[in-house]
Amino acid sequence: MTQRKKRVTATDVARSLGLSRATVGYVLNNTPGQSIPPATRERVMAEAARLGYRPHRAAQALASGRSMIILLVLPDWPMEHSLRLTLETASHVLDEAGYALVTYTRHEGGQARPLWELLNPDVVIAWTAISAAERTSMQASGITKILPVLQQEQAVLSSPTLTAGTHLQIAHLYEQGHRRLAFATSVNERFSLLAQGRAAAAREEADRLGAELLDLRPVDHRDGSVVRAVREWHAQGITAVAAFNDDIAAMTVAAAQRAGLSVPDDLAVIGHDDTPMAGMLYPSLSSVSIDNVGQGHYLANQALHAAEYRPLPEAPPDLHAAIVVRESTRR
Amino acid sequence: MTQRKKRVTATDVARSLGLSRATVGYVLNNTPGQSIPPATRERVMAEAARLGYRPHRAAQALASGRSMIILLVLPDWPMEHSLRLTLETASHVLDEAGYALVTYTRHEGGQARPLWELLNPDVVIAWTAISAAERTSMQASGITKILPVLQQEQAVLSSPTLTAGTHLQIAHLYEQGHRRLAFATSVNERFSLLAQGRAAAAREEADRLGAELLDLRPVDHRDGSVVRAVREWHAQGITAVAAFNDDIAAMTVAAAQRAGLSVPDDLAVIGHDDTPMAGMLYPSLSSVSIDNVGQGHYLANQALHAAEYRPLPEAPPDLHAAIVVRESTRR
DNA sequence: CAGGGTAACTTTCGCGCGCAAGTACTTGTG
DNA sequence: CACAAGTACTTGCGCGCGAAAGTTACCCTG
Repeated sequence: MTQRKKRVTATDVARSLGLSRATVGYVLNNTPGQSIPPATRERVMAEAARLGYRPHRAAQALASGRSMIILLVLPDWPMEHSLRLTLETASHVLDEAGYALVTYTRHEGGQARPLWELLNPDVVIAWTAISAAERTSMQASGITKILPVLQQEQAVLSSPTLTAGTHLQIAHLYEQGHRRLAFATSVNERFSLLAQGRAAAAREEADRLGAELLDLRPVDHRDGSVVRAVREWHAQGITAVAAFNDDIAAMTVAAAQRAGLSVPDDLAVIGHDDTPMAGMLYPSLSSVSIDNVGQGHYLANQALHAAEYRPLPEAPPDLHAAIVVRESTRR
Repeated sequence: MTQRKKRVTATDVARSLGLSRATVGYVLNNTPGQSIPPATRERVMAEAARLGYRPHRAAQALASGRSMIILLVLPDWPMEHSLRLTLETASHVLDEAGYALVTYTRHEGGQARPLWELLNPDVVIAWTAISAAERTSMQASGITKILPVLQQEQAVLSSPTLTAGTHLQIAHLYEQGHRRLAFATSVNERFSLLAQGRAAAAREEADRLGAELLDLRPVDHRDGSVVRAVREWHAQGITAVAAFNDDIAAMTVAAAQRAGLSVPDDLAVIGHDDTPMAGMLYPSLSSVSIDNVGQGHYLANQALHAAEYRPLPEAPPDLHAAIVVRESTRR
């Protein structure tokens, strides 16, 4: 009502105090190398608070050349559950360092202009690899700090972050006595790269343990391919299935039930990501839970390292992927 | 390698062309009221492209006073599936108008500083109501355009956008011949407001139709309350349950199975949101699908209206909530 | 009591851009 | 041929801030 929509600037604070803008700036920024008596310092702080001063981010960004924005590029995967806590953690850590974490999900259709052009982030950090075109676009927008530095999709997809859980799945099924296994992935194209990485990991782990990974295929409920798959697996003597994620696992369990098989007795099934749904079903779904908080910290620290050369934590994140045993694999 | 990390500015383009910066600016911004010959216009465009000129958003924001950022504040609900397409659509529409859509999810812990302070968005648009504290904080950050304008939670929560589907659920169960109904909600505190709104809608619809909504309670699988609920419902002669969302519905179906009941014969269950999971289960889950594209357009147009006084589309969105009938309610 | 040193400031510049207000030159008109 | 009305530009200010470089006034030292 009373207050006009004029924004309070540092100049206002200075004028109201009879000081220069520079002094106010030094106080507000805690600029090192300045000798400002505590009394003045406090007067400035108090007056800034009284007037409700807020630094103008756009002006700061222009003057300092840094936007304090970190852009996280996410793949076009539905991954809300496994990501929620990670993002919360990361954005909290970054926030404390003064950075804003903005997420950007690529879509197949694509934006006319990607978010990095519009936001001028200091750092772009990608969950998976960045295509050459994207990298070029980012560089053209003046972004020099782009993570991960890895160019090859392969390198990223075989990274422990994304495949550790798959190893655990296979190991768990093996421990439960299963020797003839299958791996079920998604028909969703969006997942294809990740699915390949996990399938490879499954094969690797099975080989290592001396189990047989006899089949590996995408399944879907709409075309009946899950039910078919389940029948064939059963016929082949396969007794356990590791799934790409909890959705696929749930689908597989449902298909087994439709085919008159019992889970886990005729077919054991394990999912991945430990979504809330896993515990809700009947039979409840064994799964792999990921250390989302750890991931979040790791992500944030990577970003801070790139943004301002903070030391990167020595140890790569111990991601504590862990098996959650529920009914679908319990003997 | 060759190129320094210097950013190309409009001044560079002007100098390289022997023109003034203003002329270049007029061309690049298509500023009306200027008479610039097509030849010059093209020279400028060509040179800008050649040098790889990108406007510096922070400088633009400072000079124009507008950031071209629209911030969408989301509630702390897991709602990825029902939201994904909405967001894609909205951000696409906004993108074409030159705006960037950034989403911000509030967390219980909360950021030290909310995103609107850091981004200076032109418009903040909230999925649900904004608390007085949030509104104050936004206004202090110099944001004047805040949507929705409604202050009361109630008004928002009883809005058709959020409750239309619930009406459909009850109507569908009624049509299938069910007269004794229950409504199952989530124990998740995050949902409480929305759950209340939907529960009220369920009651209203049941009253309207002359059905009995005999019970209405939060259920959970971890404390055994779903199984208990299912048993009690069956004992009371309740034959159908409308659930707050697909998760709750899936949980209810599983509990019924555990209790030895058959779905839908002993108990029909319908979910809400039509998540991908709904079709995957056994029995597959009837649900309510929402017109996400329509919602996205509506959201975007609301934002554009606030941002630059574009006409608001006359008709409020006809949200095409629709029942998807699957096995869990099929007679 | 000149000189240097320092605390406590202020003046000033530049970030890149939008845009209001010029200016010089051309063309049309009575 | 004078003069208004364009055309095709340019000059220059201001957005709010960070921060380098400058300016006092004061105190201490020898």
